Amino acid sequence: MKLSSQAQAFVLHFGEMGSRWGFNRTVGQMFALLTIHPSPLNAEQLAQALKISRGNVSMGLKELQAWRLIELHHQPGDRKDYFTAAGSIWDLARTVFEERRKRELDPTLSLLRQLLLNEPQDEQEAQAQEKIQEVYSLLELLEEFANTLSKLEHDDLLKLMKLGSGIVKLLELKSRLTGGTSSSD
Amino acid sequence: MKLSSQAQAFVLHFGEMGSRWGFNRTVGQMFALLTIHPSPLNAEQLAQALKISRGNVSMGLKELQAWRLIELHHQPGDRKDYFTAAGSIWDLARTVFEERRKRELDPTLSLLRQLLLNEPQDEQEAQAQEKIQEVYSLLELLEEFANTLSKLEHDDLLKLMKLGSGIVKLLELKSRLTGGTSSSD
DNA sequence: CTTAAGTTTCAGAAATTTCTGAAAATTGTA
DNA sequence: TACAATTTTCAGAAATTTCTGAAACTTAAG
Repeated sequence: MKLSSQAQAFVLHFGEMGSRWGFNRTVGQMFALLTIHPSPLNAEQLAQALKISRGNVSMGLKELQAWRLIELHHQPGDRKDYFTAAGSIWDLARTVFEERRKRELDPTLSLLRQLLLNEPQDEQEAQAQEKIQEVYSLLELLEEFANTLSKLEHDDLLKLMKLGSGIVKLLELKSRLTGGTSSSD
Repeated sequence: MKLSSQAQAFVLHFGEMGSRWGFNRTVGQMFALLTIHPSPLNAEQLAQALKISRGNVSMGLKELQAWRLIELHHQPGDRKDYFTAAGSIWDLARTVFEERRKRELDPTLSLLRQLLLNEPQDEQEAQAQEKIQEVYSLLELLEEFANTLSKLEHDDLLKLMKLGSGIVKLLELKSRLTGGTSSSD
């Protein structure tokens, strides 16, 4: 388990960025290592390569499994658990996207829904309620859009992402064909 | 500065979620409060409403300014600085989206670009390089797509987000008109 | 220049998160 | 069943982040 300086830099960077992506340094490093390494690795190898404790590796693997980012393999005649990144880079990105949507959007939507059930007691509360409603509508729309993107076939997603400013033309085309000139959906 | 229990819950929740959105608890709370409160607030009022120190408020305001999420106002005959959330809820969401793209994507793109300049020295490095290239291509595409979305007019963005599964039909329509049946852009 | 109102800074305290390592639990094999 | 290999747990240590509050700084006005 010697890492090339390439791999080293890649792994360390994912450790640094980890916190911005929702996990801690060592979890980020473990994920990066499992992603660039061509073959499955066991806990011992991860601990050794990243110079962290065995216990920490165990907790990190648990978290990566909760994110559904890694999968377990077994080598014949070896009782150790071996892990690889789960699927292609695209699969991984999709999974991170979905997990983050869940963690960043859902709890807020759920709270706001709750708050909107209350009847406002005075003018001030009515105004606050209005703002809350605005935030709620926006987040709900975001959530639905994120869902739509998640469900797209790889090909379609790729096409969409490559459209660039072509998107505007396509949207115009659509309203011309289906919706008159001005009204929205 | 008495908060209704509505407002209270809203503010506290944004504090909790803050860390998932890239800022700390008190910054999240300050942002939430400036968002639901109908009029501009000064540092003293924020400190008092959130029960945090004056110094902490000052640092929080600095950070919210760095995110371009709040703006400064002055009341005639009052030397204090007053703040409000910058723009509509949609403006705010757009800004958060852009800032996060910058912070979460750009540093990684920049590092990977760097790594791809090196000539691989052996088979193992060549393989790693390939993986890095895959990650890079994906993130670059993501970045461009995020850029496209950022630049869309509010109306167009809304239309796009409301399309739902209509997106697939639109993409089909497009290939039928411009690109034969299978080829991508 | 002086003063008072207001803001920012920053060293250290407090809170929170992450990490270690030894002990406990689990698992496969004989 | 016993046992050895492996994984998991978790209490406390270490590291990191956040927060406080007093001092330093800035600014407007007399």
